[in-house]
Amino acid sequence: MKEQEAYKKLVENGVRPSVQRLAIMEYLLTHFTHPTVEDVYQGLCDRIPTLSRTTVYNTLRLLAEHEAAQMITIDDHRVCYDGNTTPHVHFFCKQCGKVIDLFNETAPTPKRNLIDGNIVDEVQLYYKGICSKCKKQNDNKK
Amino acid sequence: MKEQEAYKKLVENGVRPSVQRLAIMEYLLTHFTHPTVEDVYQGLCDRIPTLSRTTVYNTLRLLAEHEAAQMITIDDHRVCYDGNTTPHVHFFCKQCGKVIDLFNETAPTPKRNLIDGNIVDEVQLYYKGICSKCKKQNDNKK
DNA sequence: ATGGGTGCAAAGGATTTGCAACATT
DNA sequence: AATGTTGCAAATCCTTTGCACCCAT
Repeated sequence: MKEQEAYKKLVENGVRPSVQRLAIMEYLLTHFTHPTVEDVYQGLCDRIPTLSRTTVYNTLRLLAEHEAAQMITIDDHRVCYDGNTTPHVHFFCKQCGKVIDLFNETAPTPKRNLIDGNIVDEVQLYYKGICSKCKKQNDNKK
Repeated sequence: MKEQEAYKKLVENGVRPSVQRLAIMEYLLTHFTHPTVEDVYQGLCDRIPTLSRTTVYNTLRLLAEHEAAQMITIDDHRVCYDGNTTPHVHFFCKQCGKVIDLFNETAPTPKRNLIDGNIVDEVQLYYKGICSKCKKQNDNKK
């Protein structure tokens, strides 16, 4: 059932299916726990004893690149800081790694500070893509 | 000028000013480059030769906790993954570290995929706070 | 003198890299 | 055979921790 779905999701997104990739994709489709690399590795290393962490790293990144999975960067390791505490949107360039402020975009305010019983006291809206500088550079190379 | 502002921002947010904290706050108020811990350290270690990375770590975290700075987790290190690629909002519990899906919240779609010349192809909306479970536990302890 | 702040050094973890082995077509 | 994929081991890098010192109140 979920195997079928995993297979479909890989192929549809242009990722060649392999035993490891299928297992990892299926793991994501059966665990809605927002697993880390380590979580996925631990969850699968019984079933695939030869599985390596490297493969899990590579595969998850590959899946994210092919939009077969979402990469969530909510964790507060490897962070950067912004002295501007007024709410604004941040843009991350996937090519050069720079973070750019978008002041003209409106960061949404949650309608209430209690959502499904969870207290919300902070909001971060991230847009990601290619920044104008990198875009120009890429265009020039063609 | 910016020294005054840094001082004010510290005091107003309940952070005792010290030489290091003032310098770090001022650095944030004069560099809109979304610096990492290392960036801040490198930017200041000439001016304050005894400055240690530990202090920069501690201070930036402190500033973020006191809302004198924003912590940006847009960087793609230490990530987790989500097999569900339909757009939805993620909630991060600052206490237990769990990530929870909020399907009833609408993640904003940027009005256009070109903003200030930057190509936007991905959106992440993060709410942060205390989840309902932790909230209950905290209430019971009182 | 006491509590808060700082800084060093070490430890701890996570991620990346290079390369060799393997599988698949 | 050629290309793509996997996995090991090492290296690297970032962050945290424990402790001692220092400063200011």
